[in-house]
Amino acid sequence: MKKKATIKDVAKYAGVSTAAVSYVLNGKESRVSPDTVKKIHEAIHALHYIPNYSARSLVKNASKLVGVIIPQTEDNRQLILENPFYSEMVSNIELKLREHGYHLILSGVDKGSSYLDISVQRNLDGAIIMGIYPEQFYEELKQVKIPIVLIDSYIHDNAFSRVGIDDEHGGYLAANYLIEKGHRNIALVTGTIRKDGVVEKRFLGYKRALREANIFYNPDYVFEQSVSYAYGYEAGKAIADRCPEITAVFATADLVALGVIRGLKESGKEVPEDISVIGFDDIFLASMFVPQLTTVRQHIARKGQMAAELLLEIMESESPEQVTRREESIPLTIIERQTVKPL
Amino acid sequence: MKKKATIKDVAKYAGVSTAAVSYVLNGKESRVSPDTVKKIHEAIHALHYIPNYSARSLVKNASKLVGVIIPQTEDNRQLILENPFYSEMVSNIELKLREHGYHLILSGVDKGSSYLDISVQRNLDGAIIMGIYPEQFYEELKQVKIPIVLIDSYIHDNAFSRVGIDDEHGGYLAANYLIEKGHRNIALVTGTIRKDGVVEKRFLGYKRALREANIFYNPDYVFEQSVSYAYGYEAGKAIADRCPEITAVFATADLVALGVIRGLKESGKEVPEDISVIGFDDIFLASMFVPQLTTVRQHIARKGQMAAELLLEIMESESPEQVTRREESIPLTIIERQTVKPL
DNA sequence: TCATTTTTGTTAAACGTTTAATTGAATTAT
DNA sequence: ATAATTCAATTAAACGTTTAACAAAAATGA
Repeated sequence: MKKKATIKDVAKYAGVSTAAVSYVLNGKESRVSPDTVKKIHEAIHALHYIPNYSARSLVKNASKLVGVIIPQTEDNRQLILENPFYSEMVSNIELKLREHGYHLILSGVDKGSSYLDISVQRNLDGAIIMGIYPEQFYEELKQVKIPIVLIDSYIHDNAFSRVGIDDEHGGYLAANYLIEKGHRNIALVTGTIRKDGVVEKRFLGYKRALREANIFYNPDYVFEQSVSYAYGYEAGKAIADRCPEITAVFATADLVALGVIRGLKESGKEVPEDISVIGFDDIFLASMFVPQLTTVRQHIARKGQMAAELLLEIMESESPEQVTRREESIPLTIIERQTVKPL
Repeated sequence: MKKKATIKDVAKYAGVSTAAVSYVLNGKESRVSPDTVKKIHEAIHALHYIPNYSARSLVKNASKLVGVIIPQTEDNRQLILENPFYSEMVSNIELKLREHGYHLILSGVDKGSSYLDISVQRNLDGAIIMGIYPEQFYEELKQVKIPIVLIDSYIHDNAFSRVGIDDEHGGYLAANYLIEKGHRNIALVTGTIRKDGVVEKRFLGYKRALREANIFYNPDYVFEQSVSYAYGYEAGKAIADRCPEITAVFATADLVALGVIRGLKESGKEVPEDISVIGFDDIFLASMFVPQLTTVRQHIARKGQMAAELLLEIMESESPEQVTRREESIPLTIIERQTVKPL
């Protein structure tokens, strides 16, 4: 079995030193005469030479590898890409990174092993971290000193760049929309409310909208557990069965909203006839669904692209340690569709 | 800024040679006295030492890295995870691989750069390839001599293991189901029919079902372009607008089926009242949708898991070159829901 | 007791790159 | 004609591991 060609093979074939080969490989062709450059290119081609990134990574201390981290729920069993929201972001991130010669390591993160491991093991050049994690996680993250872009978190730390949206505003928008349509008993269905997480902010926005409308905030109306279709379904049934006075629900993710609608329906409540629902995200499902989901749109693809761009910018700057952390915010709009009925 | 601890630091701290450290790191503790093992563990812990996989990869010629390759459509712009079918498989693959200490590089594959590149550059231990590619792609693939599992392709080659389903049977099942319900003018909406691809087989099954029922196969009834919601939508409109005699459509992917339904609806045809639709895959959307999609179910999660397991088995066997290629097939069932109406 | 085997440890080469330092030749300047 | 500079190429160390080969000490067997 033929072994893979190494830089030495190329050097020998071309009749030059490995250094020469390395120079042309790294675009420092000025170090080498045009003649030799040509010979080397021929050799590379003839031997089907492809550089070994592990070796390169060792000496350059740069791997051209980026980690993309997606949270997993408590039980550690939720599929990392269950929510199409993540799929869309990851797809866009992968595309952009690939265009710039980076590869992407996709990983969920489980409670046991720290994120640190993968980052150090693989000598990542950077990472994009989605969602929110225990505080200690970020402490570790800081230790590794690589460019990091946080998506959807409110961890303010000079060590991290962030891209996100104004979630408080989004929560406000959603709740306020329902209120304007005449609803007053508005449930909130959401994932666990964690400090510095998007859900917390949306929750705050929801409460502000209520307050401004002089609606008493009722803690019994918040259903807080996990961002999943299954939980939405559960909550939907609970609402239909136990809270007949509720006329509208705000789900902090479309995926959850769809579950809610299903749960409601199964307990005999039609949307929007009997009860209104508004979601958040505007995943592409939202418009496919029947009834089409009214929701707060964020530009998901753009979010992924921006995260990738931001990371690239830092990674490729001269001294990544010193580039000022940036924070990008994507605009938000209410998309009126079919799941909210004026009261 | 503190540098990362290396094995040398650990060795020095523990007062032993790097070899000793390496032995305990690699589970060869029998090479080392219990006393020293303890000292080394303490040193590792004290210094927060984490091994560098690039270096390890270099000498062991094994990277603990697996490539997961997803096809991109012609235009090279389709999101690799647009189809939740892929998301679900990838999620399951990632989980299983992570449990076994592997990391996953997720990549679309564009026309320009060959798959070979990433595989050699990164010294992948194995790869899972989804879907179907130009013939030359597989030739390259064979050159790299790493364990490969093909998902959803009919490339018969001793170099590859495969997991898939009986797509011809699936196509037959779907078409036959419609026929049994009394339909005779049945459209097929599908991605490009490529040799050795799943779509080709499903198409064959579709034709067999027609033949057995003595229905004339009409090429005008096959709408063949791409596996996307957008194309389904397009085809749905075309069918409604230009082929009023069609009473049922078989879409070879749920994602496409949902697009079809939407297109139909927008051209004034209701499903299933005016026209029936059956899909393929049973993505989780299928049951969430209204009307709930009748479809041919394959166990997607299981498919991902099996691919991962198969790959692990080969990668971890003594001599991967010699392990007999295996082919796994996942069973298929029709899931009757709400989008098919008897005629 | 001494030869043998086992245990525990170390040394150093190897993996495939990059790159600073060096060298010698060719060119330019004086 | 010679000194100074530029150009083109090479050498060799370094990156962080693993592991074969070796060595010394301890345990075992006769």
